[in-house]
Amino acid sequence: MLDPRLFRSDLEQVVQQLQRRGFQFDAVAYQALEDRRKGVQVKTQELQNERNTRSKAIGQAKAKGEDVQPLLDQVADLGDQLKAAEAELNDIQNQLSVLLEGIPNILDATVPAGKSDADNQEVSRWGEPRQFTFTPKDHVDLGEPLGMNFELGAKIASARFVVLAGKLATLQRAIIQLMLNTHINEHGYQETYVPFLANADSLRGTGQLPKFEADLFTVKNDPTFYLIPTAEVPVTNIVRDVIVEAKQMPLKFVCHSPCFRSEAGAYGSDVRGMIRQHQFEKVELVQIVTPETSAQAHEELTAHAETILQKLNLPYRKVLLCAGDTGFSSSKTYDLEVWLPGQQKYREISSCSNFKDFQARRLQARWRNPETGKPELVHTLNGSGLAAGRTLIAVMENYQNEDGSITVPEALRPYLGGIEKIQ
RNA sequence: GGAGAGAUGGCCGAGAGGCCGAAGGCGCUCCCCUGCUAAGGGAGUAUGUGCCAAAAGCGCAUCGAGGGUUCGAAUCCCUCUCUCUCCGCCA
Repeated sequence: MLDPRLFRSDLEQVVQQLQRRGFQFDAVAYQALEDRRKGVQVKTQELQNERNTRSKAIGQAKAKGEDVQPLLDQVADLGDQLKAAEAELNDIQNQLSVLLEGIPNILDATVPAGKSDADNQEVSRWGEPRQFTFTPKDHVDLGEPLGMNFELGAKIASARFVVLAGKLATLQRAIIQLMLNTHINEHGYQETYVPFLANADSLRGTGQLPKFEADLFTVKNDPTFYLIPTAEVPVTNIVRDVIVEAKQMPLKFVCHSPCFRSEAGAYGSDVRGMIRQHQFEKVELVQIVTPETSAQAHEELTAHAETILQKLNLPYRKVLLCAGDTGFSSSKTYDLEVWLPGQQKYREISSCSNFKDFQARRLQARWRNPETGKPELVHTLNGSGLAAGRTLIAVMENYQNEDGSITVPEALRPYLGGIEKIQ
């Protein structure tokens, strides 16, 4: 959520900034609603003040043993007026918050213009795509003989689910272990274990609700639960309604979790294989930082994710998302795209975002600034470090041999009992 | 799942319709005194939000959440959530 005060003080600027995303903000309708809000709120508060004052007078008169009937007569119709004003104000504020919750974050000044992923800006490349002496297979063809079974996934649940058996399942677990250990031991993150179902308040806090409910799986329950689409949701909500002491900052959490996405609107895309599943494993990095350090933290967090790709010796590129491709809650996002020989393409394997105070305002996540002594909104960041399912694919495709076996990357061997090859 | 108890500021805890945004204690911050490892005295110490460019100021809201009764609710009523104790079930 954006700062409502920003809308009041600099509406024109906000409209322009949102336009960079292609988001048309109806400033006229907003202004009309805001004008009503101001009028009704002031009136309501005046009525409340009057009620409080008069009630106090009644109490004092009664204590002195005076006749309070005349005073009671004076406030006879105050209650109804107040009730009506409060109801109207409540209605207006609901409308306003619906409006505000549907508005995306303001983009960072460094985000390039553009409409789609075609306009994203490549920042750097690391590693050289391997030259194969044979035609490389994709992970589906490689995986099926090794225990990757999509029919079973469909039987047990539906399309877009998979069953991994044997060494492939172990390989994915090894990948997760490497990621966790690296981020904990080398990058200073604290490991967390969290609920994989979250309530509506939590989803609202990180920005998935109310706008993106269709992307979530819901659990029939009262109240409704949602399967987490990413560990970002439960982990970032650790600081919801919290005032963090300055000496505890920055908070750095790493969390392995399954992620569940309905992939509504993704029909027909990436239907083959494990690229786009309803359930996948991910290791997520979350940082809660002070505002002036968030840009720096964003670079660092992205580098932490890159470390994993480097340890696995997987070629990748780092891309700065353009205005039109940057997610709703983010002000700036780097994607890491890994080289997939089976597709002859770089594909997203990590997305690292600086949300600045956008999530923090929804979450009321704050820190106490020692300079002012006041609670101020924190900045939140997160990034995949990395998506484990896609990392599995990348390892399989990049490390495949002509006979269909897969060489285990050096960095993973300690987690696989030292074996060098999966076949 | 059943029965009972509870939820008040950073923490403990009083509060039982008006004098309560809330006693007292602890903690913390600042000042004073004292001087030797500890003590004494004083002041301050919630959050959100409206009017305002901002500050100041003046309001409004908040005692788990939501609703109700009342001129007036931390206090009375209803619903829900969470915590604790006991029983049952269970990885």
